[in-house]
Amino acid sequence: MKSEKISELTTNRLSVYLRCLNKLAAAGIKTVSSRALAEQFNLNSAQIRKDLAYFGEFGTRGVGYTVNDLRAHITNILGLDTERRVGIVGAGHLGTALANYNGFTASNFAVVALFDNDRELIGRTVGDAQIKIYDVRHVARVVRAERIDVAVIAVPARAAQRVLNGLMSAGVKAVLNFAPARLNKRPDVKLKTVDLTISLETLSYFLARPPATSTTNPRGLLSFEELTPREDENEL
Amino acid sequence: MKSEKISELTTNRLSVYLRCLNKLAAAGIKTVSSRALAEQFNLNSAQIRKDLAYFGEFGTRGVGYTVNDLRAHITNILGLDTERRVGIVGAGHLGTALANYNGFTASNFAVVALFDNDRELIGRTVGDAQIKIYDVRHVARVVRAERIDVAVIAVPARAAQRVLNGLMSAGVKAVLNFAPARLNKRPDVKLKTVDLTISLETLSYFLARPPATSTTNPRGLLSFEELTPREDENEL
DNA sequence: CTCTGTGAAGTCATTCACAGCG
DNA sequence: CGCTGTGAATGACTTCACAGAG
Repeated sequence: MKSEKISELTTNRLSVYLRCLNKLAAAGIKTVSSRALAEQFNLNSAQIRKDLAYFGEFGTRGVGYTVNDLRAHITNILGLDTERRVGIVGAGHLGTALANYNGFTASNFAVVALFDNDRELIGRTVGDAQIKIYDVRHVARVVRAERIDVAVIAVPARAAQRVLNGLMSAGVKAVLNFAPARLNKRPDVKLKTVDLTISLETLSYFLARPPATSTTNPRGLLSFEELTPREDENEL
Repeated sequence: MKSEKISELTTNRLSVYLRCLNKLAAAGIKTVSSRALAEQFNLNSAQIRKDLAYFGEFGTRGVGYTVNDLRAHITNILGLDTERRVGIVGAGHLGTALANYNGFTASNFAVVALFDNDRELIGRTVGDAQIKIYDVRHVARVVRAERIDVAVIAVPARAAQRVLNGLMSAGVKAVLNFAPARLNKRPDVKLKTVDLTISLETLSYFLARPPATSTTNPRGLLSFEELTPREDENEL
């Protein structure tokens, strides 16, 4: 184990590894080698070993890794053994959809508040969990009262910087931004932006300039591959 | 201009450049150098020039780029001058939120259909645009009838591979996947996955292991930076 | 002189390949 | 033996730095 700084690519992969290990555990598998893991989930075994080695020596030479131990280690590395409390700013279509999203729970996140500036929405609740919508002007107070760790920005691009500033002032250190905007942040704050515009436009690029079509199947008929996706090893 | 293959990082940035140019155009600016563009939007000027050079020589030495010309070129490169027709599979919270999302229109995308397997939902319509929800079993037919180019997967992870297979059989070549799953695809299909689980868990990692705290502001008080975000150059 | 377009240098990430532990 | 953990090799992406166009 070394004490270099860890690339976000590595932490992203740790999240993937954890998902894979959860599937293995659910299937009753007790032990796995980096090679087996790599083959089953289309990963690179050297990379798995390298990623893990940043944090410790979790394997047994000649054997591999104990599934449950490794799960526990990665869960701990990613901080998923502590519950995170989430506030969502923007109670529009996207914000409320996220408030109802179950994926949060699996990773030990709990959505505890929404915020909006629309008088009509403030005071209402969202979803079965009855999550309350607060006035966005009261972020600081609610962040404190509800002990919010993580914020989600689901407002129009033009309001995103203002909202981020408010969240940073309130002491929020981790923010997931869905607004298609490049935001300025303090260096002690972690900001991840999910930019749908960029994703869509990149897809469009691909449609406009399809890569050199393989000569083996010029008509675009269904390939073998499509008909036989490798089992449900894909259902992570 | 060379004919190498273009990295997705480059196409992502082209989308960003286009957004920046749109702002400049809206502000009435006619001409811009790579340096001016870089400084204004926190980019690297050499990278801008390199990215553009893959596709042609759009600038004038000693002057820079004509904003409107460059906009037109990038719009063309990204294929945004052709309308793309989008089908969304999964008419749950996320699917309907996306159907109502305005960001599509700006990039010349039109959502023309939703799909679900829930009897209760099939036949209903969503949003002001009255987009119809079809039976997911009829994807192939509807893709043909509605000339759908791009699909969005907004179903639970366990159903995502099945849905992708159906879409590929139906001839869809570009797919945006929101299910937290690693999917197998044919090489002639472009798949972009937006994995919220990975994003959240990476944020959690950051909270669990905050990077070496700068000694200048140990108490985490507000920094100058936070109080003075650089104008609305951020509102892309 | 300014700014583009681009080889060359530099940085960062992935993959190889093997010493050495169990 | 088989497999981990890891230096060394390769590859990918970014930034530098400058020749040459305007």
